[in-house]
Amino acid sequence: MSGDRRVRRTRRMVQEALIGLILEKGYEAVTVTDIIDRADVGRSTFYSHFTDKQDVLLSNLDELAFLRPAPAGGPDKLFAFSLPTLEHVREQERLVRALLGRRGGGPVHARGEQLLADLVRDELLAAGARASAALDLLVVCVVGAFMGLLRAWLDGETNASPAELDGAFRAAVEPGVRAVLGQL
Amino acid sequence: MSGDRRVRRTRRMVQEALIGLILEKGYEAVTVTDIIDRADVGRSTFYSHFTDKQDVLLSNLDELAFLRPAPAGGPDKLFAFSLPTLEHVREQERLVRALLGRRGGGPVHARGEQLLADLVRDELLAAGARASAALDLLVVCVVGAFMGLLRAWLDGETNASPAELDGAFRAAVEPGVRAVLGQL
DNA sequence: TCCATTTCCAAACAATCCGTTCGGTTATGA
DNA sequence: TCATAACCGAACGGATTGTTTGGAAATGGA
Repeated sequence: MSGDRRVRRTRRMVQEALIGLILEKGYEAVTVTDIIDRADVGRSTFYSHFTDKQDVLLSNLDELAFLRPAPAGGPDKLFAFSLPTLEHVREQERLVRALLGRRGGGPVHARGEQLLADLVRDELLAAGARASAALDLLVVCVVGAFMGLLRAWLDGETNASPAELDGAFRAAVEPGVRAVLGQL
Repeated sequence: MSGDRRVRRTRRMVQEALIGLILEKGYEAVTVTDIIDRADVGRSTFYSHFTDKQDVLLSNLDELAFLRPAPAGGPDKLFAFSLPTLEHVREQERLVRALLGRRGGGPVHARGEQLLADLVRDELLAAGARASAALDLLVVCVVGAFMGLLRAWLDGETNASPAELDGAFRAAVEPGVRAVLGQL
């Protein structure tokens, strides 16, 4: 294992403390003093590892790697990412809720949208779409619909299962997307 | 006109100062000191009118009343709000960008989504849908798609016209929505 | 086991921002 | 004109931030 054990421990404690605090108070309300207090870490130690509160938040960003599964979808199987993503989210509920929920910070939310947008765009291109301004608008709509669904779920506005959410997502956008793809 | 002229003037100066600052630095980065400095208003005066930075932000919320036009749509004319809303936004670009853009504050963003969700929900109910959990999920998808489109526009990611945005929105979600409505 | 190195800690620090208070000045509308 | 209401400026205590310092403690290699 690379690095000092103390370093790993400190970083993990700080990250976990922030996640817990976000779930309790929301990202904006969390203060650095709160974090180091809960993590039981010295102030100077904190600033020797992170520059910011936001830096801690973004250091968790690797955990969103599940937004990068293999495209692996043919023209007939659209939105292959949807169900696996939703199921993976259910397992990592605590972390993802803190990062992508409404209580979470705007920065990560934007990042998640970007990852998802790239994913959807690649998938539509693989399905035969041509790069164009119209395609970009379509991607924005699809991502918006999915993220809306995801946030509603993370914030407890629905208790539907991943399969049901996947079904709702597909039912809402798949017909329109297929129709648009036919015109390209 | 009701109230003191000084009161109206002060409130207007403060609101306008905040909007300008949001467009420059983003809501989170704006400080109360920034606001009173630009508005040229005394500190105590500020706090005699508003409790918060957020209070100022939310005081502009009436300007989002355009998200409440007459439903007035039959089963054949779905999403009647879309084009009028987009056109109205173009006229109020500066204000709406500050309120609903990515640089804007989360609180107003959530409020805008709520207004839009009520609107879409009413429209779908008027189109013959029955209230259900499935309908709520559909509403979330539609609102997500529209808001995604709107934010992309406000943040300059596209320079499409309101008519084109309306077309992209309809193309993406209308087929799916009509299909779902048929099953209710 | 020993020990040089790295990490951690506690305390204190200036700087910034917040929200409130106070006495005095100025504008308003009757 | 004049009583009232709004404004101003200055100052405050408190909270938060990010940095610095010197010394204690843990770590991993020799």
